[in-house]
Amino acid sequence: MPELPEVEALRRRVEEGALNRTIERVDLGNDTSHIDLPGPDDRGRLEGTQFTEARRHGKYLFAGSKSGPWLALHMGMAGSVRVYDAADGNPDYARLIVAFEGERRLAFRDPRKFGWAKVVETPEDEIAAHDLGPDALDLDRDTFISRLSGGRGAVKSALLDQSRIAGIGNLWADETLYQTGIAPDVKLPELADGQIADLHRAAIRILRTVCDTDATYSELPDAWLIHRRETGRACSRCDGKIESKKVGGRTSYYCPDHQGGGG
DNA sequence: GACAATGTTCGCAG
DNA sequence: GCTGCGAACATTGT
Repeated sequence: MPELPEVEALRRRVEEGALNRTIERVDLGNDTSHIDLPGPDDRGRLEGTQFTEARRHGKYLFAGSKSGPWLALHMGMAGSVRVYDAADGNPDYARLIVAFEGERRLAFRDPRKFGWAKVVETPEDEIAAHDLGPDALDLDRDTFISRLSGGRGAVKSALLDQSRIAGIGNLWADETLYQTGIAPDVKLPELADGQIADLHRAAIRILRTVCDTDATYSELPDAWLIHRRETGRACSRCDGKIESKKVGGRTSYYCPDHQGGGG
């Protein structure tokens, strides 16, 4: 469940249960074919060290300490992290298992094998290697506007572009557009500065709200699009009905009645 | 069996 | 060289 708020929830799990414990071993889990995972040498580098910090940038998660090295994780489409005790047994689809001294374990799970794990020197190096823009939650209004401006494509594609802004994915891009009243396929040049400012306000509010629930969708307001991502459902903001279309290769749910400009 | 899935990356066309 | 698409990646669930 891996957009910014979902990864932030995972970061907190790591922070709460896996810091300041000496790493005894790092092992591969089950069925690790076709997944990019650290080799024996890199896994060995983590042994004897402790994670003293868990960081997140966009959808990327990092655990490590000032002196490094760091474990970098990307969840792909369905990855997650679990902190547990050895007696509980390893979770399903565990691909990499960090065993701390004592019983505590941290597993990187990835059922659909689109994620990866690697050992890196610093989070900054990895952020630069992927050409990530600033984290969405760190953006002030003017920076958001400048990073989202420029280009000719659809506004939704720009929101999803991790090199512009890191962290927004398909679900929360749709939610932001729905709550701002802008159709996903409106082209950037058609947007007024005021509309981009509206997107900023909505995106920050939405991402913070989802983070506050630890990405528990059932706790989010009933009126949100997240609860009605299905064609034909009633719009919560007007008399329209939800429709879907592909924008930027991704299925996009929106209300053609109150989201104007191209839907 | 067909299709879609919350993401990233690659190749190609413009 | 840059930008914008579409397809591909591997697997699960409906």
